[in-house]
Amino acid sequence: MDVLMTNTKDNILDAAERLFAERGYEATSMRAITSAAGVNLAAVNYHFHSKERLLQALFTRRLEMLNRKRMELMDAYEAEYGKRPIPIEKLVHALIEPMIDITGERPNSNKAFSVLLGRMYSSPHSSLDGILLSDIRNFAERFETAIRRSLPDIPPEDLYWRVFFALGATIHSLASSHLLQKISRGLCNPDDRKGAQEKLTAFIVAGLKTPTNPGLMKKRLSRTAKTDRGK
Amino acid sequence: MDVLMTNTKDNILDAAERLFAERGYEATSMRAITSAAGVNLAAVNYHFHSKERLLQALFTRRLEMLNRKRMELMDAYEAEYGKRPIPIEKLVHALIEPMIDITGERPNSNKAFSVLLGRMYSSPHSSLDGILLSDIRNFAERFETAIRRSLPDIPPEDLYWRVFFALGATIHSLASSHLLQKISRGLCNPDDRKGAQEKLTAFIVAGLKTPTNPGLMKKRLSRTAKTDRGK
DNA sequence: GTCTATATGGGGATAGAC
DNA sequence: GTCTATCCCCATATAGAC
Repeated sequence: MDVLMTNTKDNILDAAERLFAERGYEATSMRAITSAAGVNLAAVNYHFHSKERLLQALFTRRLEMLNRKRMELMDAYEAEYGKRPIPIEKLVHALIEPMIDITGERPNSNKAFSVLLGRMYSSPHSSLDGILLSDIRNFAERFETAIRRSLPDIPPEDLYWRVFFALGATIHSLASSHLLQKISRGLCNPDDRKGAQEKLTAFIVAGLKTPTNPGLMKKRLSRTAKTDRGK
Repeated sequence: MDVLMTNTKDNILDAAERLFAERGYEATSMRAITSAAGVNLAAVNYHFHSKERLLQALFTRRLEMLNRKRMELMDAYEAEYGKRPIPIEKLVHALIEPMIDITGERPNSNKAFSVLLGRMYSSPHSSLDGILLSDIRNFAERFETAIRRSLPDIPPEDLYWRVFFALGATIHSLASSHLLQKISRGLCNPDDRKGAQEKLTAFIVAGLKTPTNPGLMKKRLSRTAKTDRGK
């Protein structure tokens, strides 16, 4: 905790972030991390006590950045729109843009964490559930209030599901876009972050806005459901 | 390969499927698998040669079922609509329903594989990429042709991206719905498969259908983009 | 704070009896 | 086909010198 503290800790965090994203948590050894970070094997246990707490420290670091960026965007939008509903496009931007653009001190470390985030969301028994939930709680409540005001005709339960689907599409596009490139035979370029984000935003906005069908929707649901939303 | 063959192999596959889904591949030991399956430790290497090939065998088994179900649905829809475009709802159904409803010989084994599938899609360096891609290739080409005919105004690249987002939302809802239950404080019930599938379908259909904005879409894209879709 | 050396345990895989 | 016993390696974590 010195003011001129050596950056051993950060070196370890950066290396671990990259390797966990590439190989997964279990498949990455402490030796691989310390070797990549250029530090001694024992340094990890000295600074972080254990491998698991290294992972937690790593996530806490990024999730605080993520949360802060989201909050800043919400601040700006609420200042801009006051008591009027914030457009869905803006809300979606506050939700997903910070996930896509997590920039770190080191170049390209953001991509590593994006992939890692996708990995970790798919790991039910991880010790990170608590961290994922608690670090996001503040934003989640604020976002919930805002989106309910912007989409008053969508029932709250459906809103939760839809935001959940939106996050799934986002995480998947962060974590597995290499598959898209293969399956599209190169037509889609995952490295075009901005283009992908625009397409993703359009997809999500449409999904969030679509009117709900109150009753059974088994038969021919779309052709006739052209009732325009209020607002 | 006897006709009255012992079900040791299937016991191992079922146990491995469940444990891989719960704990992840790396974190699951051969000893845990054989113990859960009630077979001897050496049986895995005898029947599957290695842990990795056990995983591959497990995926091949399920993906063949998945592919077959998708193909059957496409058969039915193509027979029903002939040369006319198949409605998007139907195409989405053929895409996601088999992923949600992978039923196995044993009860609840389907849920395990759903989670595992979500896990594995997020693992870039997995030895499963080839299996995931090749087993799906036939369906993918057929689906691609069909959706282009049903959504002729969406550029092929955008279609790829949107189907990719749709799969992301689906996989995420399979793999991480436990988080949704927590964050919604019980309002959303992930065990209601049919309800979730309806909401997911509505979300995806809207996202697939939404018109593309050819130029820059930076400023105020939604309020004015009320141009009714063709079709 | 950083290093070397090592304790301690569990992992995948296999040999060889039955 | 199934079992026991074991090989051999690599993992995390720590003790203790510097």
